[in-house]
Amino acid sequence: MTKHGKAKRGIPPKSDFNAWYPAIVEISDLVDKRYPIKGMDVWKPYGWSTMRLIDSLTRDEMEKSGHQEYNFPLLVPEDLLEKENHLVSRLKAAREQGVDPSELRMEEEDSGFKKEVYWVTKGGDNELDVPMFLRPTSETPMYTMFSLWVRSHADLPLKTFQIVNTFRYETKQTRSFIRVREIHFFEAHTVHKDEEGATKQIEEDAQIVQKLMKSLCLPVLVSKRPVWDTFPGAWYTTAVDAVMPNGRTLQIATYHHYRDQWAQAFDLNYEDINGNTQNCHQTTFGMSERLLGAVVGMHGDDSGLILPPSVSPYQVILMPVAAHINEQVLPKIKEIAADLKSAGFRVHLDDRDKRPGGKHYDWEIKGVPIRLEFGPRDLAENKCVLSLRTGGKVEASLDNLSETISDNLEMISDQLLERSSTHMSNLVKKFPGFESTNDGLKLCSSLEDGIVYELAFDGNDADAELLEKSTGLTLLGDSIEPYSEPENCVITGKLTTRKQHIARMY
RNA sequence: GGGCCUGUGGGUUAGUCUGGUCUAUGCUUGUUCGUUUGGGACGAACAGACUCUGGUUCAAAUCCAGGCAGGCCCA
Repeated sequence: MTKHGKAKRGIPPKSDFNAWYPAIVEISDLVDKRYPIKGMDVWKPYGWSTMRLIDSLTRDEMEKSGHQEYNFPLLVPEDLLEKENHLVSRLKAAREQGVDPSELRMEEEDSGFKKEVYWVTKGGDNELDVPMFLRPTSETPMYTMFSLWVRSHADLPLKTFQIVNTFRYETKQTRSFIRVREIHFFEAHTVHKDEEGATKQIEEDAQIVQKLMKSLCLPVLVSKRPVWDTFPGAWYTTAVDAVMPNGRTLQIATYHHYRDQWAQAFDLNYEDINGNTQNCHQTTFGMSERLLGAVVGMHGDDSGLILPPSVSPYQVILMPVAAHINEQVLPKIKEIAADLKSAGFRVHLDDRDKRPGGKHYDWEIKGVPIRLEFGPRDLAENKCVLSLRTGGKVEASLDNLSETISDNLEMISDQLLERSSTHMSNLVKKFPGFESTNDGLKLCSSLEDGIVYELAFDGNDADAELLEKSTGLTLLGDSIEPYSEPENCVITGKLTTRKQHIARMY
C-alpha cells in the first residue's frame, strides 16, 4: 500500500481546536454552513438524525417525569412584551433598593431584549398595527396561555415542554451549534402550587440533566449562577457547563426557579382548597443543539467525530469485503445486518462499489462507533472483524453477535466518558491567588490560556468584578460541590466553603 | 460597541502588490468507460470559478467606493 499525502480530507489537527471544530462539522456532514445567512446552517440528514436522537433521549425523560409536549406559535405580539419588561425592571429596582449601591455592577441598557430579536413589522405591503417578534424563548407566549388554563389547585402541577426553533439576532461571531441565530431549543415550563413544588421540580431537572450527560458521555460543571447572571425574572438560575478542549466553557443547560415572580406579571394564579386566590410558582429548564456542539467538541479526534453509541445515527456499519471473490458474502452480510437490526441496533450496510479503505475513512470521520467487516475468510470461519472508533480491531464470532456488539458499544461509552473526564480534569486547575502590592492586587503566577480555574470566592458584586477584570475570565457561579473544609476567599480573605470556577465562556 | 483582514469551480489553491501574457493554475471532488477491490487503486476522457452593485480606464480577477458574507483582535 502506498501512502497518500492527501489523507484525512484536510481535517486540521484537533490541537488547533478553533480550526478543527468548524471544519469537522461540515466534513462529517452534520451541517452545511453555506446558507447565505450568518448563524443559520442547514442541518444535513446525518446531523439532524443525531440531533433527533439527542431530542429523543430528552423526550424519554420528559415522559418519565410526566411532562407533556406542546407546540406554541413562533410569533409573539409586541404588547405581550410589556408585562415581561415591567417584571424585569421591577425586580431590578427591588434589588437595587436592598443592596449597597457600591456593590452593584453597572447594568447595561434596559431594553436590550428588543435589540436581540427579529421583528416582523409588515404583512405584505401593510405595516402591522402591532409588530410581532420571533420568539427568543417562550415564557411570554406560554404564560399568557397558562394564565387561561390554570384556575384551580387541581390543574397543578402543569408540566409542559416543547422542542422548537427560537431566534436571536446575534451580532457576534457565530459557530455551528454553539452560537447560532436560529436555535434548536428544548424548553420545559412548569407551574406549581407553591415554592416547594417548584423546588422539587428543580431537583428533578438536575437529575434529568445528570442522566442525559451520562448518555452523552459528558462530564460537566454545575453551578448556581451569580445574581447578575441570573435569567431575567428568575429567583435563581442553575447552569450546566461543559469544558471544551480549548478550555472555554459551554453552557449546555439551565434551569430556573421563578418563585411567583413571573406569575405575578402574567396573573397566573389559582384558587386553593380554601377558595383563596394564590400565585403560582414556576420553573423552566432549557437546552439546545449546544448539546451536540459539546458532543462534537469533547469526543472527536484528529480523524473526525466520535459519536456516543446512544446518539450515533448508525451504531454499526457493515462492510462487505472482497464480495466479488465469493458470492456468498453479500447475502450473508445482509442476513447479519437484518439480525442486528431486529436486535434493536441502528445499522447500515455500506455496499457501495468502493474500496474498503475509503469506506473505513468515511465512517471514521462520521464517528460511527463500530465498523463490521465481513469477507470470504470470515465466511469460512463464521466470524467477522470489528473496528472500534475508540481504537483497535477485534475478531468476533457470528454466534452471539448481538451480545458482542452490545458489550462493545457499552465499552465505547465507558471509554468516551473516561477520556472526556480525564480531559476535563486536566483543563481545570487551582487558581494561583493574588498577592497585595503597592499597585493593588497582583496574580501570584500568570494564568495559562485555555484553563478553567477553581477558587474559593465569597465576595460581593464589586469583588467579583475586580476578579473578572484582573483575570479576563468570567465567574461561572457557586459549584454545587462546595469545599469540604473552609478556604480563604481569593479576594476578601474570608474563610468560606464556596467553590467557584472562572473561565472564558462561549 | 471599536479596530484590522479576507472573498477565484462543490472543497482547497496560483494569479491581485506592479491593470493587458487569464481563452484563469495545481490538487481534490464529481461524471463516464476500462482495469481494480481484506485500510484512501490506476489510466483515459469530460464537467465546473474570478462575491454583488457602481466607479476609474482603450482595457479590471487585479485599482477605488459601497453592500453582502466570512475571519481575527480589543472593550
